[in-house]
Formats: sequence, structure tokens, C-alpha cells
Amino acid sequence: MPELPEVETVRADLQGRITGRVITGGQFLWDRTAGRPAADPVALIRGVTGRRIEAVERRAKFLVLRLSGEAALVVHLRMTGRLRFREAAALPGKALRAAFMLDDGSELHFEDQRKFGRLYFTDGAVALDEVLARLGPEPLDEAFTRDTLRDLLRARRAQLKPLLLNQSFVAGLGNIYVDEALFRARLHPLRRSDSLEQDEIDRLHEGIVAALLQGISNRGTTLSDYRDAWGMTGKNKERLLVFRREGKPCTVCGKPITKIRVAQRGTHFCPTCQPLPK
DNA sequence: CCACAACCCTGAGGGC
DNA sequence: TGCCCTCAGGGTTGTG
Repeated sequence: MPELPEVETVRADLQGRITGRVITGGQFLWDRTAGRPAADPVALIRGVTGRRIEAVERRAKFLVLRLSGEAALVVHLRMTGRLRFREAAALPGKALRAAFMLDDGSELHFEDQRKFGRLYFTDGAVALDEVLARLGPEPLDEAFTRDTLRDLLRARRAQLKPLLLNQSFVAGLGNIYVDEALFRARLHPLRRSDSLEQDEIDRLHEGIVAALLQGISNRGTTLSDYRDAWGMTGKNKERLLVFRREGKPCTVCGKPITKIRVAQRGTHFCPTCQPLPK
């Protein structure tokens, strides 16, 4: 599941390779990959064709290809989406859902086994804001400080796990990095957000940032599906502290990691290091 | 605001 | 080998 570190890895790689290229055409192989509001594959292809890629940016888990004329091609990988750079004449993957031709003969392929991923074409800043609406702060931005997090947490009273998964609370975390961040912060996933002391909030801030930065420095976490723009796996799986490590010893105390279900999501933690205060 | 659940999807893995 | 069932989960939508 691509989260902020995985999307950031793809962004950085593509930025250096496709910036300056012109999109000369494209096609959809699975029409529902075109996301709302337009949800129109024909209009999307028509919209991007002839435009130059000015920059490759990221907002939360969205990739934003800035196109000439204030337009953008926005990509959300969801669960199994992959954005692959293909040299000319490379064979497409079997889950190819959309393809874009570039003016140097290369292609940008959107592959997605489970068809949850979405592509959006936006024409102008207003349309882009619509696609990126209701997103909370970027956790790696300078503006995301301990004080920011404290104010956000105290304005809510939800359990930490579902709250951190909520993209309108903080943007970019998913199931893997939430569990990792909570472990680093030594906080139980069911703790209420308004119950945290200042030192716990500081630890959570630190845990979020550290978990994400480690993910980026390892080029993302590949459990099974994630690949970077070159088709390579990320190396962060071996560095995970709790996620998918149920029954294995905690790296801090040696007791087994527990898995429970919270908000319909598998949730991994160490009951000893992350106790739930009564 | 918060909790819960269905939905969209397909492949992997378990049970028999 | 094969069939059925469950599970995996990001985000949206709807209900209470």
C-alpha cells in the first residue's frame, strides 16, 4: 500500500526523468481509473495531450504532474497502483490500466491490480484544489510542529489509530506508518487523542516524522505490491518494527507483538511498550 | 464529531 | 488439483 514514503520515492525518481517531456497521447484500458469529478477517460486524454510536464510534485499520497497551461495530471495509487516509467518498446505489465506516450518515445504506465487507483485531469488551480480537498497538514512540512499536532489532537477525542489514518487530520499516513509511528511514540492505538500529555504528543510527533523519513530513505515498504517507477521493490519492510510482525519479539522488550483489529484495519503494537492507561 | 460498515477489486492462502 | 471462503486495505459514502 503506497503511503507518503512510497509516493515520495516515485515522485523523486520521475521528477528527474520526465520533467520537460511533452505528453503526445494516451489511452485507458480500464475506464473507471479516470476519477471524479470528470470521470471521463476521453476528456482526460484530450486534456493532457500536447502539454509539457513542468514538475512532478506530491501532496499527501497524491502525485501531481504539473502540466503547461496551469493543468495537472493527478495520480492516486490507492492499494496496488504503480506508476511505471517505460523506455520505448518495453512490454506493458499485465495490470496496465492507462498509458501515456511522451515525446522522446518513452511511456508512463499506470498499472493497478485491484483497480482502486485513480487518475484525475485538472484544468486550473480551482479544479486541482477540488481533487486535493479536505487534506490535513503535510507531516514533513516545517509547519507541522509539535504545537500544531497538540492543537489538532486536543480538538478531537477519537482513538489515535483511526484519527491518524484520517487524511483530513494529517495527510499521507496509512496503515503501515501509523502503526510504526505509534510504536515509536510508545502510544497504544486505542488512546483517545485528547488524553495525551505534552511529552506523549512530542513523542508522537517525533514518531510520525521518524517513521516516514526512514521509509523514504529505504525507498518505501514493499509487502507485496509496491514498486517504484523503475519496477524495483522498496527496502523498508525489513526495517519495520511492528507492522506484520505479530508474534515476533518486540525490538525493544522482546515480548511478542500483538495484532488487533481497529477501524477495520489490522493494527500491530507491543502491549508492553504501548500500554493503555486506565 | 465519532463509530461502524458496506463498497469498490483481485490474488493469495487456508480448509477440505 | 480444485473449489469455496476469508482476508488484505485507501478512501468514499451512508447510517445511527
